[in-house]
Amino acid sequence: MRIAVVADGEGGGWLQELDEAPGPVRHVSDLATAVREAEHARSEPPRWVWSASEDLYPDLVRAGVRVSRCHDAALTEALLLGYHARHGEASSLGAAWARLHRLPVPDDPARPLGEGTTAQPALFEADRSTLPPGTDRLAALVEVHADQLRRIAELPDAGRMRLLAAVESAGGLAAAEMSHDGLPWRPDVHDEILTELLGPRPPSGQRPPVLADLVTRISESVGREVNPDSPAQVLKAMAWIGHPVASTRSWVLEGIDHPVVPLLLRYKELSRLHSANGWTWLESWVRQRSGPDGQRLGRFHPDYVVGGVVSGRWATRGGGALQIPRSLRGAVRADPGWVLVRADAGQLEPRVLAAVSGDDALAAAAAEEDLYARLAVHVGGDRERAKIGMLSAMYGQTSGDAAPLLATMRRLYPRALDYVDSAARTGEGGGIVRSWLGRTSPAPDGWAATVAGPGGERRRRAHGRFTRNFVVQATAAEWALVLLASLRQLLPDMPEGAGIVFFVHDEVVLHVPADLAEETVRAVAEAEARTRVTLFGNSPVRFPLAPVVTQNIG
DNA sequence: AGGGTTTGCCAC
DNA sequence: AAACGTGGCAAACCCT
Repeated sequence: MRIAVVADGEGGGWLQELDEAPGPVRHVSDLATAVREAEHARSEPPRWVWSASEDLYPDLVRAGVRVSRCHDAALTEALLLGYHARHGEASSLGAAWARLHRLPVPDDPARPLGEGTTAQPALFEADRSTLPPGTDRLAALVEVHADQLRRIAELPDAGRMRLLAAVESAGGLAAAEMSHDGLPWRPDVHDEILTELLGPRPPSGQRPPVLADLVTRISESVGREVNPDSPAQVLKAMAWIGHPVASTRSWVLEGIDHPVVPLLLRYKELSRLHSANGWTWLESWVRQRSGPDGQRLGRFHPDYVVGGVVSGRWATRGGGALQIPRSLRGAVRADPGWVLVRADAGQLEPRVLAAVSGDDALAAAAAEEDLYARLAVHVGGDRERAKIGMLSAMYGQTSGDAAPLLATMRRLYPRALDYVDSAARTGEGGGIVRSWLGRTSPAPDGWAATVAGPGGERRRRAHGRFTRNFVVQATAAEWALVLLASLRQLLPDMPEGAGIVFFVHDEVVLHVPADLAEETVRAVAEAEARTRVTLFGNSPVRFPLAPVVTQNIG
C-alpha cells in the first residue's frame, strides 16, 4: 500500500491511498497523528509517497513520528535524470511535473539551513516543491510518482533501479532521523582533549599557548618572524634557511633535515585541530545549553545531504561531520546506562570489486576476514604492497611502485582488473559508467574541447580515473545504503533518541540502552547478511562488520 | 568590506 | 612513498 501525502502548511495535509487506482483524497488537520496512525493501521506499514523527505520528514520526526519506508520523488527524479546523463537538471517535484507537462522547468530551491541548526515548531511548511501556484499539489505528486514508476519499469535493469530508489529514499529517512537524534558528544571531554594538546582556551582571536609558543620557536629557528599559517611566508622562510621547497605540504617538509621542520609539522597538526574542531566548533555544533526546542544537550547534529555526491555517498553541510579527526573521537560517549554499537565495514571497496566483477580469485580472498592478508599470499609479497596494488587498481595510480604491482594484479585477478580497466577506458573516451544498481556517472561537459585543448590528455586520464573509481565507490555507497535501510527495519523498538546516530561511508554508530545492546548487535549482523544477499545473491564475498559494543568510539 | 580562488589538511 | 578517487572546511590571498 502506498499513500501519497502533501502538507497544507498549517500542521495538516492531504492523503491519498494509491492502490491499482488512486483512492479518495482525505484532508487531515493533524498530519503527524494521521501518519502515525496509518503507519500502524495494517500489518505492513505503507510506503509514503512524498515530494522530498528533506522537506516533510524532519517535522514528522520532531513530532515523534517515524515511518518505515517512503518514495522520495526528488531523490528518485535525480537518479532517473542521472541515468540518462542529465545530472545538472532540477529534480524537485515542481521540476519533474513541469517536464512532464512540457512547461518551463523551475530551478531547485536553495536548501534551508539544516535540521541540526534550526528548531522550528512542527508546522509542515506548505510548499518547497516549486510547483506553480494554484497547482493541485497532491495530484501533481501522484502524477509524477506514476510517471517515475513507469520510467523505472522501462529501464533494462528495472529491478535494480527500483531497489536503488527504495534505498536512496530510505537513506533520506535515516538521515533525518540521525540529524535529529544527534551523536552523543561530551563537551567536557572535548575540552580536556583540546586543553591537553593546545593548553588552556585563550580569549577569542588569540592563539592557544602551545601554538603561540611554537610560533616563537619557529621564528627563532628561522631567524626572523614567520606566520606559519601563511604558506607564502613559510616558503620564503624555507628559502631563507637554504631549503627552498615547491610547497609547504607536510610530506614535502618531512623530507627536509632542519630543526624548524618538526616545529612546523607540529604547528600544522595542532593548528588544524584548533581551527577546524577547536572550542569555536564545539560551541557552534554541540548543544550545551537547553533551548526551547527540547533538543538533548551534548549532541552533535550533522546535516546529512543524501545524494549530495555523484557517487551516491552522503555529504554533510556544516560542522564537517565526515571529517571528525581521530584525535577527537574520544569525545563521543554513550549516555549513562547506554552503549555505543560501532560497526565498520573493513576493506569495503575491494570486496565490492570482487563481487561485481565475479573474479573468482579475488572473491576467494574477499571471503576472508582480512582480504589484504590473503592477497599478500597470492601476490607473494607483504600485506602492505598487496594493499597498494589493490588501491592502485581502484584509484588508477600509476606512479611509484604501482606499475609492477598492477601487472601482478592483472595476472592474478584478470576479471577484477578488466572491470575497472574497462570503466577507465570508457571514461577516457568521455563515456558514462554505472554502479551495480544503476547510479550513473555524470557525462563530462564540453568533452570535445577538453580533449582537444592543451592538457587534453591529462584530463582524459583524469576522467578515466574518475570512472574507474566510480564503479567501485558508487557500488560501495549502495552497499552502505542497503545496509542502513535493512538496519532501520531490523532494529528492535527503541526509546526516543535511540538508534543509528552516525554514518560515514562504511561505518555506522548506534546509541542504545545497554539492555538492548545484544539485540542491536544481532540486528547489525542480520542487516549485513540481508544486504549481501540483496545485492550480490550467493556470491562468496563477505563484508565483515564486526560490531563492537563500547562506551566510546575513540 | 566582501566575494572568489588557492592552499592545505581532515575524513573515507 | 607521495600526487591516486570522493568530499568539507578554514585561513590566507587576491581582486573589485
